[in-house]
Amino acid sequence: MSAEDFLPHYKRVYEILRKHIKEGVFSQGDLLPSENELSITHKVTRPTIRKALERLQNEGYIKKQQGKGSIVQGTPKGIGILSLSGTTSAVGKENLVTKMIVRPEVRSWEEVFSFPLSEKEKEMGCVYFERLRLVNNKPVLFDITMMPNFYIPRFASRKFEVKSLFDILRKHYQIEVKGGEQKILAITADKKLQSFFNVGPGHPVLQLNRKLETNKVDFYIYSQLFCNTAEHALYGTF
Amino acid sequence: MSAEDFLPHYKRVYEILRKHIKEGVFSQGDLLPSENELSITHKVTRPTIRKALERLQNEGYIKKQQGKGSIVQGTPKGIGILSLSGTTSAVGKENLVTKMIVRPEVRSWEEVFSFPLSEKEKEMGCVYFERLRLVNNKPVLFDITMMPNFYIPRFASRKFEVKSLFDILRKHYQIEVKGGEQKILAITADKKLQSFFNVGPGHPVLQLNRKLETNKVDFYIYSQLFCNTAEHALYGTF
DNA sequence: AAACCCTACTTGTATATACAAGTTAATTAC
DNA sequence: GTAATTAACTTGTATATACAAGTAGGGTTT
Repeated sequence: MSAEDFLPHYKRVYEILRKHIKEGVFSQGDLLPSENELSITHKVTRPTIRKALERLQNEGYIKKQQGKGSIVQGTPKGIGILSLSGTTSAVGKENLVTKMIVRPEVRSWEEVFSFPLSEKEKEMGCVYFERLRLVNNKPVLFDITMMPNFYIPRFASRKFEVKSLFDILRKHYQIEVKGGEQKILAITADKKLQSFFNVGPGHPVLQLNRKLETNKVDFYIYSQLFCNTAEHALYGTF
Repeated sequence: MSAEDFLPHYKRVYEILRKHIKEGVFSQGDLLPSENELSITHKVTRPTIRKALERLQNEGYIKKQQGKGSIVQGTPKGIGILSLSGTTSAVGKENLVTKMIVRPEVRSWEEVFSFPLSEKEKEMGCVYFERLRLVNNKPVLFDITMMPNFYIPRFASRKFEVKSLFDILRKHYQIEVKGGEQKILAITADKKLQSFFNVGPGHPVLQLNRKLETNKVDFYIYSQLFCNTAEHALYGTF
């Protein structure tokens, strides 16, 4: 008996449709089955279907048009997720490599990129790690991540260079990013960044300090990113 | 007879509650009246109230807690809105001055910061303007905005140095930002930016190319911002 | 072939009702 | 005074039903 069997009906339908869109059962531009059809298929009432569709719409999977239907938009990037885009095209996954500079380890909290910590967070302990991303073997992005050592048993033993942090959190811990805040600056590379990015002094580097809010109470993800955007801009949706 | 009289019930209730929160009738940490109380007050049913509250929750005005109530979070920054934050505190409005470099004028579309334009957008014509923002009399942010010359009659005659572009769009044209995408880079100041920000060559400058989606079909706001973040980071939520 | 009309579909809005699950405050027992 | 229990509140989930408003497609008329 899977976890889905314990979900409220509207969440179960939402997850099924979301999965279908992610897996390409429905493609961008397609119309989902109508609310009446879904109601019959999933053996729930139309208001329950509408609640599921509303979630999909809010997250960017579909757009609803009165009188026409629910139009599939494809899989949205996901709120808060950043990617690298070239000056003309996006970077394919196959050209992106992740190196762990510091593997995930449990530490006590340090200063979190000038965001305040609550008492609850301070009590939880912290998972800390550093990553360097390379495009075509060229380092372009360095980031430090801290998040509470809570809700995420055995996180440090997972291998996730090839997987998105967010995918792992969602799949294994049912943790999803719901929003966040960020501070963005342009700085010049200090010695550490100069060595990471192989650039000279005075080279401009993008810095983002971010605090991501999730669906779990008191579980915020703090990260600080540095990006050499000479060849690839940082791209995000919101 | 105000426009609110022609809104669906749930939107009317949503607008009233949102206004109450913005105006401080409810403060951060307060509980809103219960769903049953609101149902009686506004003479609609509880599902209609719940639909209004769900919108407020989605936009960050409230957080709902089962068994407890709807907790006011205050007025969220608004999706897509950026502000300047000092290294230690946010910039008060009184220290921020806006200068129009180019007043809003109707032009034909130019290239919009490497975002593609649809045929519909091309047909609409474009409103274009440039602004420079100063903090404590120091220029820190320069931005170029283009949006369709549609839905916004007599926009160019409005004075909005002291008002937020988004506030004007919302109040006078019922246009709201719903989300968007952005490309972020760190560059060095070219001659134009050097003169705007009074900085030397090689000074790092933040650049953001943004495309904001609104509630109006085919109405996207394109903007390109340059920011000297030496003293003030750019701050946003999402 | 094009325009118009009508029907059947779609989503949008709303009411009514019921029960589940969480929180808080009042009451009772010790 | 404290702890436990209970009642009354809250939001969460769901069904059922009805009508409004928008879109698409087929048929008819010109």
